[in-house]
Amino acid sequence: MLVRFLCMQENKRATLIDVANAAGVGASTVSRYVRGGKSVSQRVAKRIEAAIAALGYEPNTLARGLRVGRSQTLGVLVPHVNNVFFGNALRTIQMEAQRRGFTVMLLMHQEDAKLQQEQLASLKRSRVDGIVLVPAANTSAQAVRALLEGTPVVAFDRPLHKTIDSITLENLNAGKIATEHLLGHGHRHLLAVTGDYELHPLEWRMKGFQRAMESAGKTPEEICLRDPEQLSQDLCKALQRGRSPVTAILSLSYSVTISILKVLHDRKIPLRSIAFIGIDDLEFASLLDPELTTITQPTNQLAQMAVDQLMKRIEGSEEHPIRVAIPGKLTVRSSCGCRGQVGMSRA
Amino acid sequence: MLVRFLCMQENKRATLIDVANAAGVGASTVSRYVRGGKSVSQRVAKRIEAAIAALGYEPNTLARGLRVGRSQTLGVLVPHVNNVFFGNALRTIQMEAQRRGFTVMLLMHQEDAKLQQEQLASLKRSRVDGIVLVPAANTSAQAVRALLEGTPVVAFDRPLHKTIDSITLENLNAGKIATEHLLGHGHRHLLAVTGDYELHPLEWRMKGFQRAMESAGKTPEEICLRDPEQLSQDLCKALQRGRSPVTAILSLSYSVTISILKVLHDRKIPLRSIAFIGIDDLEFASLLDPELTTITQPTNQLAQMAVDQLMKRIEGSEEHPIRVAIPGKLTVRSSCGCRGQVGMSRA
DNA sequence: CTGTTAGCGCGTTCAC
DNA sequence: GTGAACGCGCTAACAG
Repeated sequence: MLVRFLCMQENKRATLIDVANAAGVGASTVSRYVRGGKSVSQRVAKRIEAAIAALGYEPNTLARGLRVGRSQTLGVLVPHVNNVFFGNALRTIQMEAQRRGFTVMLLMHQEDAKLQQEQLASLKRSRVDGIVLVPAANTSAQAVRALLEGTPVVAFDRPLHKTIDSITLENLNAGKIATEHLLGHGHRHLLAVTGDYELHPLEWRMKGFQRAMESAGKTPEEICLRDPEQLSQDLCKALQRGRSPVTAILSLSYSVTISILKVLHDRKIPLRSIAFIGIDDLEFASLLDPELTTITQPTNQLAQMAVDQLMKRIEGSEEHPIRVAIPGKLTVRSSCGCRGQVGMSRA
Repeated sequence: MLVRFLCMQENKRATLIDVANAAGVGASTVSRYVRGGKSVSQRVAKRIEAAIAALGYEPNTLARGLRVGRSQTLGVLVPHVNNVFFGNALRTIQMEAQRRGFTVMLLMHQEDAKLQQEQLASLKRSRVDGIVLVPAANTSAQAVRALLEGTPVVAFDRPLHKTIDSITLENLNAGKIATEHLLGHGHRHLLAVTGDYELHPLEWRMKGFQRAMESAGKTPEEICLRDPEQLSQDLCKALQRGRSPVTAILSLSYSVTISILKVLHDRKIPLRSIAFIGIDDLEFASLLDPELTTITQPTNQLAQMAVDQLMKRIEGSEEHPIRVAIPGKLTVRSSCGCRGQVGMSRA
């Protein structure tokens, strides 16, 4: 009662000084105690503890941040959170950050480079200590570097620039192993479908496809998802042409897979009639018939490494920029043809 | 060059005072200018603008927050971001917040009430101006209220307490219209499947199911998803029993739907053999065969209202707590039996 | 319209 | 082991 009266007259939040007064000690003593139970006598500790509880004191992170020049906050800027990969990555990033005493400020740029710049500026104003960035399509690495001068950044999922740490999937390899797997099933005419945006991962996955095809002495075919209608036509043409139609499809990303499935569904082309592998896992991959074979990203590992590396930079490590690429895992289900006679009727 | 020398000796970030000096004006003038182009002469404005550009000045929101007692930050605490609903809601919340000059601090509690308390405390320490909370299962409303004393909160998706604003789906109604639709197709034995957690929305959706069934003079049957194995057995028993088996299923949530689909798939029970409606939309609802009929939430509207209401509270509105519930929309596809003879062979 | 100054809540010297 | 005082960058009062 008394303490409440002493400092809460205006119903304002209790401050460190309120606690100090209530406990009958100096401010810095409370400060030391709050930050880590070091160098405080037992008796005083008890009194401080009591005062904190009585006042409902919560340290003011803003004030601390201003004082020490560190907000203990990480900025996370992603295109969106509407797929398993980003969703899970976000979860891991947030938890890893929290484990280290950091909170996460989340922004999305919707694949829009201009909006991305604004979001980055916003993060700078918030004085985040570091940023996990999934660069938008058509990002100018130079513009980002200029804006972020002085703030540690790690590029996630998509590399950005030689001077910036990046943590990504081994994209070329992903394209390669998927293609090789399909080739292993005896298919001769494979089609790779890529997305609308010019994204580094898509390009390298495509390169993996091309190399694997060339190594096997086959001609790589590819189409690009511009609008759904176009995709629908292109796809049908490839699948239903008279001479040596395509019998196996490699989808280069999550959203492309969704689009392809939609086309097949709309056109009533049974998934069973072709071999299919998608890069990026889907939540419902094993709910389809046949179950979808995918290349799964080691999402948690990627996210963890991103946070790790970012922390190193925040601590001030001046080492050379790193460029980590982790291999994806071929998750074999049925759509590739491994179970049943998927797509082999015409192979 | 000169300005750089004047204030950037130590390569530290430019401050408002640096800008003031460089522009040859007072600090408060810069402050006024930065905050909104009010009351500054043209000449001075130009000089300030130049100085800001030359120094790469970015206002320090921590300092501003400390000074004005407002961080311009919203806390968002959700169970996770792994479904369309929360993902989309998050997007809208972030954009709406941004539109009003707020940034979003994102935390997840994984449906764990204890973790939730820690996260809330963390948000308080960050001095967020308001919180959008999706309360975890088994949340003690009292504990939350005690902790959040003084911080505006709006409960999202799940109500929390009479004294706290809530924005939710009209859950009872959702259960009712789904059930009535199924009944309208002539089904007599319906089964509602609910989730593991004791969640307000699930309970009311179930109530809607029960009432609709009773109004129709039918006996409601229900099972609860505890572990997948149990669900698998219960489901099969209901679907395959000799006397009057269940011919239509109502799933009460996103995760329940996923589980049911998995069971059906594993047991090779064709989705086509039963009528099905799921509350909550799925990204791949129209990729399944037959396409899934669902009750879709007006996600964006809900999110928008949540932010709106939160802003009102932040502005200081002392009005009575509101309890908004928006009706869901029955999105008719095929699995309910509206196209083709889904599930009616045994109805 | 503009400049000066006090202090938001905290951490960090430095004396004691 | 402890307390007093200064300043982090900014805004809100004032005075001019």
